[in-house]
Amino acid sequence: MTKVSSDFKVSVLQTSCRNCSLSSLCLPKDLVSTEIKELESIVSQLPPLNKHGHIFSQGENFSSLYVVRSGCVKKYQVDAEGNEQVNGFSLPGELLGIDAIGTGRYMSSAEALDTTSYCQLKYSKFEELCEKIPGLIKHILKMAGQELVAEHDIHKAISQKSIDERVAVFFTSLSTRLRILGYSGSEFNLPMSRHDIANFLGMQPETFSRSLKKLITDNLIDVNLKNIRIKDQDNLRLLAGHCETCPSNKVMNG
Amino acid sequence: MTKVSSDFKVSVLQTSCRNCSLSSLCLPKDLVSTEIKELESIVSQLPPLNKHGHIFSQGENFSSLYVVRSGCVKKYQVDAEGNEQVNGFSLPGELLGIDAIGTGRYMSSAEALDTTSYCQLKYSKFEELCEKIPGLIKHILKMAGQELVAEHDIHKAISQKSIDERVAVFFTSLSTRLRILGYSGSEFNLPMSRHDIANFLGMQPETFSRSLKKLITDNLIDVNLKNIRIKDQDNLRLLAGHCETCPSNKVMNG
DNA sequence: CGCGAATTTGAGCCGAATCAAGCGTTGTGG
DNA sequence: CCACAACGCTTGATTCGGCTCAAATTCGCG
Repeated sequence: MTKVSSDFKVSVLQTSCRNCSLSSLCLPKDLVSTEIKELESIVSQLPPLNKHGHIFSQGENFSSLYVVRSGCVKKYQVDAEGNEQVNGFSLPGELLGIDAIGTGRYMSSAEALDTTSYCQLKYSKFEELCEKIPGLIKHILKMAGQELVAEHDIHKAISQKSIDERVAVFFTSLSTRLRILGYSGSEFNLPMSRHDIANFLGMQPETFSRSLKKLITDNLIDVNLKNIRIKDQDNLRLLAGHCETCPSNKVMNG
Repeated sequence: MTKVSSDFKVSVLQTSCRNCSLSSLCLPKDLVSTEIKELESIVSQLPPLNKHGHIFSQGENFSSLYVVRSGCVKKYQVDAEGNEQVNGFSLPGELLGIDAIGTGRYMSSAEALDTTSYCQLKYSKFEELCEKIPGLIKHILKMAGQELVAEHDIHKAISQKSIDERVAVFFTSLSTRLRILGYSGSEFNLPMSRHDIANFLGMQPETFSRSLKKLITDNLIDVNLKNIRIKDQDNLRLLAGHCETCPSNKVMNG
């Protein structure tokens, strides 16, 4: 069903932020009706992307911020030697493009992993609006802050945690984010490839595969291709936040 | 000379942003005089900190953003098990506390590695000012963006690069930042311990020490305790931006 | 000068990368 | 509808880089 396709005619839909199920994530609280109207006027909903479609690509001139509405987006960079680094995966309600404001160019690419819809915020207009709507500044800084916190978490995980712990971090973190969006946190489908997850977590795909096997053996999760079922939230979270000195790890490894 | 000390009487200095050598880093361009005045009115320069003094600590209530004026600041987090993760080092002109805006609490601690002076921006007042001074929003988002880019860089380095490459990344990056501040990029003193650098770069202190030795042997740098002299910028940068498939690495290792 | 902390050095081991098949799934064309 | 090709994923065997543990050395500081 990757057929949203070429006969999708309306190129730009004017968005109703009011009725959007994501408004609690996208919008600051306590906006009055006129403010929402103003905000809506600078938000455009672009036609959905199919798998592998790009919201923007590394190096392009910066003009807009984007918010994911549905689907899942892979953020990645490719260096001079052609090596890819996956910076993260964005779910509905998450903001894309902040790191481009300073440089004037998108520093990473944002690629749909599935059919993905999203909203565009022309940055020049957004800036004007910040001066009008109190709380909008705080809101965007909040989202920037969340991104920084997430980066610190992954930095720590790759820096200090074992392979299995990193994989546990990934699943618990994804589980939490999905639950916040109203989806099941205990069973979900991975829109991204094993390759991309492994890259994000700083390991080889083979190693990720072996770690999956281990978590299955330890009765923490079940895996069926892209489908993940978390069987033991508690111990998975324990593993995710874990250091070597804690005895439970020994138990599991033994 | 760690004696800025207790008899430093003036508790809060009103700052002159105009005359500050960092203004090009701290302030948006093209501010008119009245705008600078308004900005100065919300900026306080607090008494300098000695080594090990904290600008803020993880978990404290968020109230202000801070800008480093001189010295060097270590950003770090400590988890439930007491493990420390060094998130980075802040040099003059750099902003601290952005990640606290969303959560209302400082997510990390900011500790002076040396005698360090800094400015405080009361966040509530800052927000008001954003609505008045066009360009201030862009400026802070720019700084947030820079922080995100830096996080992606370190994520990639720890994820994909070898030990020696990571150390080269650290020195070249530090060199560049110091040069921008007007210091020498080819010779400098490290204000932070080996332990902290190793932690930041996702390795053990022993491993960092061995890597230093290797870079010295390869004639890329000279090290004298805290003093670092970069002898071969070009090849150090080559190593920093490097992957295994590139032949020059083989040359150096062989 | 002497103590404690930080750093370096050494030896041995282990976890994860690499290399190489094998398997299963998906998509395509006959 | 089935055969086949292509790709993504898993599994196995081997290697090696970096960690661990332990000790020596140097540095910073009273």
